Amino acid sequence: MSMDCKFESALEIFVGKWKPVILFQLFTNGTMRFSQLQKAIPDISKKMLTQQLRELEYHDIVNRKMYLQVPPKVEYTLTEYANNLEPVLNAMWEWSETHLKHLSELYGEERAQGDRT
Amino acid sequence: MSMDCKFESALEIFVGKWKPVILFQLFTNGTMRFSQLQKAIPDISKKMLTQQLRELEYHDIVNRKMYLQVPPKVEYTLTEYANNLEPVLNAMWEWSETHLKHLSELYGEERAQGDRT
DNA sequence: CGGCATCCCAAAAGATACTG
DNA sequence: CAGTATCTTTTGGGATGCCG
Repeated sequence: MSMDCKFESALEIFVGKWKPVILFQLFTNGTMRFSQLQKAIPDISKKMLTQQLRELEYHDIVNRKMYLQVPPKVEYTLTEYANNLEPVLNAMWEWSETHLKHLSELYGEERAQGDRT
Repeated sequence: MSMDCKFESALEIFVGKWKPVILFQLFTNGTMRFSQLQKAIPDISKKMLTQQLRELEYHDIVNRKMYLQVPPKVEYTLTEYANNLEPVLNAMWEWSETHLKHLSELYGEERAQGDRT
């Protein structure tokens, strides 16, 4: 097993289109309900959100707490193990800020905000 | 455009199955030829490697230098702008180390090295 | 050597409808 | 509210062959 493979398989746990965004939300807001996450991430479908949360849960990154009541209520929190991911998420956040400025410089400030076309 | 969307679109530039691994290689080794990258990342196909490199090039993360000679020689390097990604890659690397230890603790040291089954 | 073009299959993900 | 189930579409990515 090569070094890259280990690196890659460790990344699989949280990279992808949605996981960083979900994790970022949970890091920022702490405990969140399913519907809260949906609102916070409008472009994700219910199916995807469920699926991604299940995978994160499987890998001991998020905790799922279900209240047996009507209507149902499910809360998601980060596990203690997820704290190890905080530096990555922070670095990603910094990068996204930097990248946005980069785009502004390339295409002009006003475009970067309105984002037409 | 929501905050998440900006975050997400910034991530799109380098997350995915292969980009972090490619970037990690370039950060570690500096300038690399196409065939060097192929050797370093055995599981990637020529097609994928080309494709991922083109996308990284498009986003000003890697630089492609082509020598007009026979046989051809193409060298890839990171751009200056790519330095902004270094903290992310480092954090990812740290995480992968941490995660590997985590697995060792769960399943035992010897298994984590030999990795049978 | 470092690609690109084409074909093809499998996996991912969207849409919609239904449920405890 | 927080999901499943099903179906369909889109995408990812492997295999092969050709080319400058």
